[in-house]
Parts: sequence; C-alpha cells; structure tokens
Amino acid sequence: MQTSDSAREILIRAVKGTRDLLPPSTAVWNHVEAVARRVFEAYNYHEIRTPILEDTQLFARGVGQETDIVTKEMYTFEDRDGASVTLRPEATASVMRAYIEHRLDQRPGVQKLYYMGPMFRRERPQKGRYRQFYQIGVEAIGSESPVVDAEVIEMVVELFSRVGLENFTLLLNSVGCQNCRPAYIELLREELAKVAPTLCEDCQRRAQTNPLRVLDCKVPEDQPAIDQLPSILDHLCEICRPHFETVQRLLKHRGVQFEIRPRLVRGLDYYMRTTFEVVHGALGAQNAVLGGGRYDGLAEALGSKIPAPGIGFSIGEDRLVMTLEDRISVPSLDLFIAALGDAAVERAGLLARDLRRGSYSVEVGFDGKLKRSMELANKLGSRYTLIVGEDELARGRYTLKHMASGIQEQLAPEEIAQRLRAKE
RNA sequence: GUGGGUGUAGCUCAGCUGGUAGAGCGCUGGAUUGUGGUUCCAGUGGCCGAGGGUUCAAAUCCCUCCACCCACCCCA
Repeated sequence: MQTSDSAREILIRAVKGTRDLLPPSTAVWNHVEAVARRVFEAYNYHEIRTPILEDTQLFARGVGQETDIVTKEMYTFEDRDGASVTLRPEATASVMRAYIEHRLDQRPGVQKLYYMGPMFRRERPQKGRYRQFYQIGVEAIGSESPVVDAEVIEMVVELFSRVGLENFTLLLNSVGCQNCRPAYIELLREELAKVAPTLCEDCQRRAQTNPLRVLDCKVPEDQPAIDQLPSILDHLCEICRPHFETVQRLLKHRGVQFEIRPRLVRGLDYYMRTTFEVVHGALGAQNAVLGGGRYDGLAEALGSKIPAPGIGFSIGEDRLVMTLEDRISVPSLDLFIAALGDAAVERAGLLARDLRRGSYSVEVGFDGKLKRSMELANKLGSRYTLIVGEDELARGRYTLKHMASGIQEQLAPEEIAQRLRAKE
C-alpha cells in the first residue's frame, strides 16, 4: 500500500482469509453445532478439546512431509524458546496425539471423540475456503472393524438430515492399504505412462508425483483416457476387499444411500481402506462439505508403538453454513417493553428481569415516544409489545399488543408471562 | 504460487465514447403530541480503493500499487 495520510487507510481490518461471523448468521452456526452435539452424543461420542497450537512435527509426520499442506500452507512460526509451533491445519493428528499421550487405548471400548473449532491454512482464499476455517469432526479410534465404518457413515447422513441439508450426495470408496495400494499405484503409473502425452499439463506432472491425483482431474478432455485407467476396487487385497464389501452391505441394510466413486482419492498419506465424502451442489468449486476415511497407519506414522486404528471425518462448517444460510429467519424476541417516562423505565426494568428469569427474551425501549418504540419493536420482530405509560402506571394494568394481529389487551403485570407462553 | 473479475452512499448497484455524482434499500424527521408494519413527503449521507500521469477539465483514458471476489494448483 502506498503511503497516505488518509485516515481510512490506517483502519485495522480482519486479517486476509479470516472473517467476522455476525448475527443473524451466527444463529445458523449455533444451530449446526447444537445438532451435531446432539447427534454425536446419541452415538456415544464425547467431546475432546485439543490445543490450537501444536508442535510442528506433529503435522509434518502425521499429515505427510511431502504434502503441500506441510511444505507451504501451514501457519508455522518460531516460539521464543526456538521451538517450532504451528496453528493446527486439521484436527485428526491432534486427536491421535492426545489418544496416545493419555493412553486412551487403555479405556474400555472404542474411543469415540468429537471436536469442533477453527483450523488454519495459509492459502489463497476463495469461495468456501478461508485461512481460518471451522471444522466439526469425529474420530473413532481403537478398532479396525468395518462395523465402525458403517456406523460412522450412517451418523454422517443422520447429521446432515437433521441439520436440514438437502440434496447432498454421499460418495464412497476404498483406497486399499499398504499391502495393495503400492501395487495398484505401480500399475497406474505404467498405464499412465502410455497415455500421459495426451493428458493436460497438470496430469502429466501428477502422473509422476502423485498418480492417484490424476483420477481427480476435472479437465473434460482428459476424462475418456482417465475412464480407461484401472480401478483400485479391482485391485484390493484379501483384507481390504471384504472390508469394503461389509461396509457396503451394512449401509444398504440400514437404508443409507451412497454412490461408489473409485476415483475418490484422499490427499493425505494416512488414509487407508474406507474413504468417503459428502458433496453438495450450489457450492462452486469447493463442493465437498465433508471428507473422511480410515487411517489405521496414522499412529505408527506419529512414531507410536500403540496400535490405534481409526476412522473419522470432518465437516467444513463454513461450507455447510453457507448452504443453510438462505433460510435464516429474524431472531425471535418475545416481548418489547415500551417504557414511557422515568417511572415507567424503572417498572419496566423489574418486569423485564422477572420475565427474563423465566427465559423469555425481552427488550426494554426507553425512548419517550411511543411511536419510536413501536417502530423499533417491529424492526426487532417482537411478538408482543407492552406499553407502560402514565395511564398504565396509574391503573396498575399494562397494555399488551400482539404485533401480528394488532390486538391489544389490558393485563396486570403477573398475567403477562402467561400470555407470552402462547405459541404465537 | 498462477490466471481472470471487481473496487462509486451503511448495503445492492447505475453512471465510464472525459465537463468535478445518481437510484433503490437503509437511516433521520414529518403526515399521525400514546400505537409499528402499507403509503406519501422531506432530509441525511461519497476526497468515485490509493498514488502518479495525460488534459483547460478525469469516477470516466493510461501506468503502478492495494484490497476483495472467482477459478487454477493443492486439499482438511
């Protein structure tokens, strides 16, 4: 920015890629989080809160040294004592760290944990992608069983239904394990070598660096060639194939709709076997609202000798909220008290306090003009307006107006709560 | 990191073959001294993103920055 003495230029703004969440849309965030907690608890998941700041090594090892996330997209800095710390770019590694650190493997049963909160990734912001973004996720650690996979995935669908998301699609795949995936990648490499020259520039590079990524290519001209590439599902090993089949069978049995996508690959190294994703139209290029999968090798990658097979997912809360936001309704206010004059303000204060103790939402208007108060009550979307003026104080009965119908009645103070209890 | 788009009133935007700014919504006041929503009238509000250049004259043309947005790369 050029130097200037203009006052506007020194205004401090939110850091690039971060944003303020304001009412009324924070109501949608709270709604999503409240429903998530309710659903998770019903499946016996419990909340875990891990630090936002972690040792950089956690992500370097857990997420994969070679990934873009680690090489250039982390918020990493040196602490005063010289230690390298990083703002978490995701939560799975942290949860696994906590699992190992606190020996949660010694606790009975599968450890079912959920979390929600901000993550950080330093990249160019775009629609549905921010540098500080929010995720809601779960991890079920301690079992390799496909039964857990099916339950986790069922819960995903349950959650999205209950939160009010419409027109979403659950995509499912298996990416094999350390036994079958290397062989498949080798095969893929060979096949790619034959067709590579006809593919787009990016794919030619991917064919070398990360062959699985070619399957994700969005260039239309490349699709015919990509369709001819071998599918990983035809090359699963004796453990992965039945595992995947069981997951599918259990999901069908529970009536969970899904689509098999052999080309659904995961970017992170630690995923194996089951992977899944939920996409939603009308989200632009960033159309995935949830991504998840099994990560049986993660604990070992972190250097742990404690076996900790797990499966989990995380929801892109920013994106989910985005799809729900057009349905925001004005915040509800039960009662607006129009207090006319000092004496009325005092009485209104006491009345408001008592009603608020009864969990009614109440606002007190202290503008002396009734017209002003009525306007404000209307703008705030109040169901009722209570007029407390000289007449009312003299009579000891206040005027309660139902805003939608315009009907007014005179009530003693103790009768008001009862009126508010009515649905409309 | 790469490409494209957009920056004008609190918000959404028009004006851009150069002549120093408009609309709708919002906000404020009034019609209605104790009655909102609809309607009508009036008012408030802009160094036209920043800096420089061309010109008698720049929101408008040129250059450079900056910011935001969208997409790519990559992906949690």
